[in-house]
Amino acid sequence: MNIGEIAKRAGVSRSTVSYALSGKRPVSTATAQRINDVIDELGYRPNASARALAEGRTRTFGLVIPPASTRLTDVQLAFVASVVEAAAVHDHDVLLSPSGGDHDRSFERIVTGRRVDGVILMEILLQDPRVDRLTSADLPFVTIGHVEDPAASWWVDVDYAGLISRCVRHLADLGHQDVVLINRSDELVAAGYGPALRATTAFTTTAEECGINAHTVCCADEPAAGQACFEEIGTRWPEVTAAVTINEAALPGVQRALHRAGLDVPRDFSLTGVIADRLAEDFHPPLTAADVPAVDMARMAVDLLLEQIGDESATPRHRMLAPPITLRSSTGARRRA
Amino acid sequence: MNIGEIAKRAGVSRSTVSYALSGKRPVSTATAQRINDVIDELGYRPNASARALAEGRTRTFGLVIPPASTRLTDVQLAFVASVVEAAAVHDHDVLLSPSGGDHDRSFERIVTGRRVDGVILMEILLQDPRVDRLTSADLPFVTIGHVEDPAASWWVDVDYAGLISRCVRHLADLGHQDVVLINRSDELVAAGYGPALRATTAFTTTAEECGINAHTVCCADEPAAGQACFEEIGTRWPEVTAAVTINEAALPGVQRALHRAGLDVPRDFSLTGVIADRLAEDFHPPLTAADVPAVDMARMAVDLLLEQIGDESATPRHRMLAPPITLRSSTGARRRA
DNA sequence: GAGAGACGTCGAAACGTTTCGAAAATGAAT
DNA sequence: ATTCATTTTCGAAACGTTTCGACGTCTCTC
Repeated sequence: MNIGEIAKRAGVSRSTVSYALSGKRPVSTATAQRINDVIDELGYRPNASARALAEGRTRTFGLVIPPASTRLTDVQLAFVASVVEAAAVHDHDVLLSPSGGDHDRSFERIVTGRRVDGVILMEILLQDPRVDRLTSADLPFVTIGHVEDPAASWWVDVDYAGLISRCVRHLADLGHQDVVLINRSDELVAAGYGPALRATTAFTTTAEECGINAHTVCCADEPAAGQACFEEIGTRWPEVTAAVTINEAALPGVQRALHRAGLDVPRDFSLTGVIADRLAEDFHPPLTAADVPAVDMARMAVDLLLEQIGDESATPRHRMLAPPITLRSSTGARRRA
Repeated sequence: MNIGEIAKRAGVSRSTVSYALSGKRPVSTATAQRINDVIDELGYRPNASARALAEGRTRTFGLVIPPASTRLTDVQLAFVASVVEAAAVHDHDVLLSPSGGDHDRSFERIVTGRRVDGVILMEILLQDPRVDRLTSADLPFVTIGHVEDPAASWWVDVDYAGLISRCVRHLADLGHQDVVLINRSDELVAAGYGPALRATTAFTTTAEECGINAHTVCCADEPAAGQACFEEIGTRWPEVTAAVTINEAALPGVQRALHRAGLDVPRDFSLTGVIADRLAEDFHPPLTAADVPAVDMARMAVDLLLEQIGDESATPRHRMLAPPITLRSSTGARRRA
């Protein structure tokens, strides 16, 4: 059941079969027909490993996801699914590698064994060892989020700063005077997670520009933390009437805390931020939020990766996405004293 | 940077390097040392494609997930992550293939190109074309959930019937007289999705045994549907005081509907079912539920797959898991009229 | 000191493709 | 009929491993 078998039965050489299959050189219609008949009859498909060896490419991407221990958020999940789909459009497969900051086995196996043609890195830090590893291994990669020197590498990112800024202005326009940012975890911020840092900066700067008071709080990626966090906000800064968040995972807890405090959204309290659209829509009430365009990001990441693989000497390109803020019903004019 | 280069620098033949690496034949400690030094110096790692070609195995599993269009539930997501992790323990990688019932390109590419050593199939139907495809392709596979003839194939499953049965008894013990099963979608039931069918049967049978009234309703895998569904229950069977569900995705909507109807859980209404533990714990109040052991299932699936790959003529084995029901605070004695 | 048994190493073949250069077949033009 | 250009096909090399049989080279034993 290999190409030689097909060649024998069709009475041609192996190379002719190969050309008939790939179309890289013309083959007479008569022979092509004969070859195709045999192939259909035997259900032949070229062996992927042999092809990869000969071609020097695997038609496979590596997708580095956060380690299994950390629960994936809705955005992340949607992104993974979208990457697989986008890759499939180009007849590529996706190899998953859960990896934290240091090089674990799975990551090394993918990078070093020439198992993939390129890598998509999720959740990168401003200084990320995996980026260095990929660079030194000379393996094409695209990051989701950018590293310190934006011009030096290929990436797709969401303009967190711009979005958070617009969220703050939106709240200021509604008359809110005291707002809080519910950020992601302490650890991520400490590790230099870009979106968390940019969100913080944009948040405080914009609040200052608007002349309103800004507080910031970090919160682990889980509902329980969201609840604790929001309760803490209530006691520390009771004057706060609106929150902006980039921490999806904490939302159920925030909602619970709001409910427990007897606060109605948006009457007593406004809530907005950067949230996966499905989550924002399923919230009660639906959240006014910047919908993270996971599908678009995945498609762009795949496109950039293919471009880079096609021409390794190409100068790095990147895409910064600024999704619109969708007005739903979680923000309203300030009412609370 | 291939094995020949290492051999040359270490002054040995390629085969010796190979043996030093694999340990399949003894190599003198002196040469082994020399070879390892060269390898460390050059950072050499064998090319995965070449190795796969020579060995006839790829050290990769295929994981067939529901298509990207369908939103993955928490259980499914946890399972995917756990499979990747379990595979990594055995130095294997995981190739993702989103696939519906028919053979799409991605699935075919994986099956037929000998890209993987074996496949794990999620969300299978009682009669699933993909199972037939894998069987005819003679590729080892393990299904999550079983097909019509349980003895004929390798699988890992959760004893939905037993669990649902225990949920019903639990509710009956608490005095509930009228209960409802919130099943998964119509389409899945119609397509012959095992868990949904077994849950239905077990639910009605057990209710009968306990002498209580049972109703069943199908619900799409999304919060909005859950809400609509629960509202319908309220109008059609107002006497119902407890629900059992296997539809995680609908839960947020159910919760919203409960809240809107002014029903307190567990005072006015009891809620239980088969739910991912993280979701059950994050619910408000935490749900009494059978926690789907995603991590264990993933590990078992990988173990079974490896066993099968190791001995292709082995007789099919399977594991039926019956996780304990964790009593949290969403079920209580019947109070409502 | 010759034969046997370990042990360590080597060379060659195999895995199943792709691809390159060249050869053969075809057809048209002289 | 011969040449030339074009189309079609072929054979061989290459990709980077693993693995098998065989070939030294020791050491031990009688």
